[in-house]
Amino acid sequence: MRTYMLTEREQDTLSFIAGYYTKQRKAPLLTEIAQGLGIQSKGVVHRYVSALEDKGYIVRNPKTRGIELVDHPDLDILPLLGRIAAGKPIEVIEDKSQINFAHLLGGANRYVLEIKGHSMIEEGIRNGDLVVIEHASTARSNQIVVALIDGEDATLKRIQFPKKELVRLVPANKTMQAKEYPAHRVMIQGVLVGQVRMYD
Amino acid sequence: MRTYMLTEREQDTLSFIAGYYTKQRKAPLLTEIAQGLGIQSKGVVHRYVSALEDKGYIVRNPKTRGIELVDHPDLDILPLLGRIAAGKPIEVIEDKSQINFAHLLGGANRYVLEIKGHSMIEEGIRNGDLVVIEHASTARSNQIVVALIDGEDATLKRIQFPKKELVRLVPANKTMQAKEYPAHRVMIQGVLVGQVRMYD
DNA sequence: ATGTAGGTTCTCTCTATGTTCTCATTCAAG
DNA sequence: CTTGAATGAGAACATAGAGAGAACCTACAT
Repeated sequence: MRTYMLTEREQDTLSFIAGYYTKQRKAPLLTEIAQGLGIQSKGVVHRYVSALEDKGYIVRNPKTRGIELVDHPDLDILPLLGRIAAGKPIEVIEDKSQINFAHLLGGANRYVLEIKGHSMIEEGIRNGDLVVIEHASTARSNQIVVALIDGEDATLKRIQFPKKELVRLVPANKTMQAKEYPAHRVMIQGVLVGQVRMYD
Repeated sequence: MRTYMLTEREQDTLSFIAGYYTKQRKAPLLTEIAQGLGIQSKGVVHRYVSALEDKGYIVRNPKTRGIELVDHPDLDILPLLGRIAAGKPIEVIEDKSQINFAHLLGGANRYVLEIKGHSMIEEGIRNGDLVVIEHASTARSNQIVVALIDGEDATLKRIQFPKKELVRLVPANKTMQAKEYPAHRVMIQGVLVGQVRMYD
């Protein structure tokens, strides 16, 4: 069904092109792709590039460095280029890592909640952020969980177990207090596994 | 009447394929299925896979990794259940939205950087977070950008244009100072469009 | 006009993977 | 006991994926 499926080496080729493009600000030559992928023959690379064009991931102009990336619904991998720190050059990561966020965050027992309010602000979780929750009824101490208190109030807090049969829920906001409850009043609904924020 | 009942091993095979899909985001090889089920012969696996196809649980392309689950529940998509706020029940969102983070964050001219350090801590961007950058050479005031100063130091900062030909880069950390530069010394490399954090 | 760089089009090859068989073993139903 | 279904091993074959490299085309600089 999905004719847009890429073979392994086609994927590699696409990743290399994307990485090269973001780093060098221009499209690579066939021979550069070949070198990047460890292929000797530019004819082989040409075949991959043609396949990517057929499948709609790139378009080509009939000239050197004529490859252009196209937004494609199945283009879901991003190159992980490096690490960035204040005042230092970007530290380039050697192995051509790729990131697929759907893969990273997805899963059968997970769902997404949108954060309202500022109770976790000091954890870097802000109003409007999306958090990925994995269904769970138990948690380890210091995990951040969705907890239901007395079957009514759901809240996202860091959880601790100071004593047997006692649960402490800790917000990450100086203006708010941690609260403790008998264990039977607190039901864990899920555990925080990821967080996503979009910027305009 | 054709039976859609699965034998035990057919069931095992289907489970393995589904599980493999969830984890690897691609179809398994026959030999991988064989290994997963403790079977020596890929011919046997082929028989199970063919049975699953006959019974309508999968379809196959005549290619390697050509198995596709029929009920194609795109595993990349997570349900957006609602909003959560401190001390209030989860506010259920009516139009049960679905989120595909790869599509939300992906794009042809984007790449990922890993954050080192704490210069954006007050924006909720922390050490170890992944940020998605869209390639750009200009930015609007107050956007967060990857900026290169004097062609050397790359840094992630909020950008402002206090005066013509003047650029101010503002960290989000009280212990650090905003700095101003003549516009020609600052090259914008990209604009922050997303941020992702993983929790254990 | 000639050389060079880069892109295009071929054919040939090798291997991993998928397909199609036959045969063997076990077990439950009749 | 016989039968048939479910399961497994493995041989033999077919084909897709992948790579090498030759030959050719085109643009362009000298």
